[in-house]
Amino acid sequence: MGQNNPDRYFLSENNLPFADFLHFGLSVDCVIFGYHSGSLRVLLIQRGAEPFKDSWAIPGDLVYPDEDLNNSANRILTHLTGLKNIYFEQFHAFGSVDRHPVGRVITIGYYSLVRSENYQPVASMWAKNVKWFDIEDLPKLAFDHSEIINKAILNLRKKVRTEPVGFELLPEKFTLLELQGVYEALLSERFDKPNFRKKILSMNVITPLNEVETNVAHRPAKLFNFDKKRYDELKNNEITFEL
Amino acid sequence: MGQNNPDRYFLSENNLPFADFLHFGLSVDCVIFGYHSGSLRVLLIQRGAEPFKDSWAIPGDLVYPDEDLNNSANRILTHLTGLKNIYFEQFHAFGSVDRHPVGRVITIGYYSLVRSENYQPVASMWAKNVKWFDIEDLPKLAFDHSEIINKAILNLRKKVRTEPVGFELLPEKFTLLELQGVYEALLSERFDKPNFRKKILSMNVITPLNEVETNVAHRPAKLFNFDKKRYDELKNNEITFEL
DNA sequence: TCAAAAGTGTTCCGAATACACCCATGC
DNA sequence: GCATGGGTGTATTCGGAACACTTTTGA
Repeated sequence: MGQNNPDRYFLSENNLPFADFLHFGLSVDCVIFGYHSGSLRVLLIQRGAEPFKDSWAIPGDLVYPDEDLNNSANRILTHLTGLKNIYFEQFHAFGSVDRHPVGRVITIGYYSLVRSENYQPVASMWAKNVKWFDIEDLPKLAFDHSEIINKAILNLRKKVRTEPVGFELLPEKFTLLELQGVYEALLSERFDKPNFRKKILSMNVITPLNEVETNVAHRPAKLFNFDKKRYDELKNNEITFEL
Repeated sequence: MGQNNPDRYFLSENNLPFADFLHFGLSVDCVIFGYHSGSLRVLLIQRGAEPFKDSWAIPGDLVYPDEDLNNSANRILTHLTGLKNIYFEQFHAFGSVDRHPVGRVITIGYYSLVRSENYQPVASMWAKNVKWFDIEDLPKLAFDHSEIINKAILNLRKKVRTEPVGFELLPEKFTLLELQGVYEALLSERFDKPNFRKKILSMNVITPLNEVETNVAHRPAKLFNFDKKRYDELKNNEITFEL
């Protein structure tokens, strides 16, 4: 790098030396979705430092110089939740000139789906507070984070219609009505129970277990799990997952 | 900015001053799609400078410090094609540590759809050569541009099933069989002519004109155009465009 | 025995499919 | 007239929507 005049490495027609373009900050922000009793939630942190001190924000961090974007997202998620193998996906880059008060910082937006029962998010040195918020009832957010969440929700809603990501929000073993609840929350749409059941089962990607719910004041529901192997087989045969 | 120790503006737990993170380059790359007689094409440039001199690449440029991402994409497209109001859309950020030989450069990928009859792309100072390539027959590409194109194609294929973007690849006035050709090329799938016709017309977003083809050695086809206003109305009533 | 949710079956309707067929033009 | 693609109609099949009904548990 440096001043060896490598301008026009790109299309650029002004003759700035290459190093003069290395003025951008880069961060990754993660919209973490969870599901709890009928509604979709987002995990937010309360910032412990300026700018936007005390504001609620989605968790994120600057990308390290030797770190790929996905690694960065994974690091943030693991750090915050302590969980490994979380489902996450990049969905959009946000780069408005004035989106960050301190300098030109581009952020790469990821969304992530977690089984929210699995852990308790905890506050730490960089966040005074960590809390789940219903997506229908979000506080005012730092930076352009409202925009980021809105875009994440739109992307997730599209995703969920073509790929079986709903399972990521449930425990390993779940009932069909729980699954229906997840889809209803994701799509803000009600489904007919018998029809939802038939449709899901006809896709052949969830398998019944020899187990049922316990301690419920009604007929206990059979438990199922998602058969990822089977799904991958079907996908290769060009079968789609539409809801 | 500078050395006023504004670390932990983000989650970062190492105590680097903020300015030390401003080490990233940022570029925008545009995958420009066109359609010609049954096949989908991509517009590539042949690089006139190192690195990857003489290699084929997708057009792109470094983002200016005071320029939003979409503006940057628009600038590149207008510059290259001379056309205004081109359809384009951001689809993915590429940021592997080693994707650029000169430094850490993140690129934001856009794809764009153009009516390829409208203009002749021309070579210029930054590109020795500009040429359309069939997507089934691409040359070896600079940087990670093959990966970028592949991802663009996947994204476009998803998009085209839920939003009426196929029209962007055709002239204002088109025949139904031309439209069918576009969709067949986009989805690499054959459609039944009468059924395609019925389905498209039942969506009420294309309107017949009082014009027909001329100088064809068969019954001349009626011309249609896309009714964007009508589409927006329908979209607000939550009607989807599925093919 | 009653409430509550699990789970099944059946009917109806509309949309997608598969095809057969006719029409207009240039040569 | 005939080749070529434009354009229409219909019978069949399949999947989704609506909804009535039975089953199993705890209290």
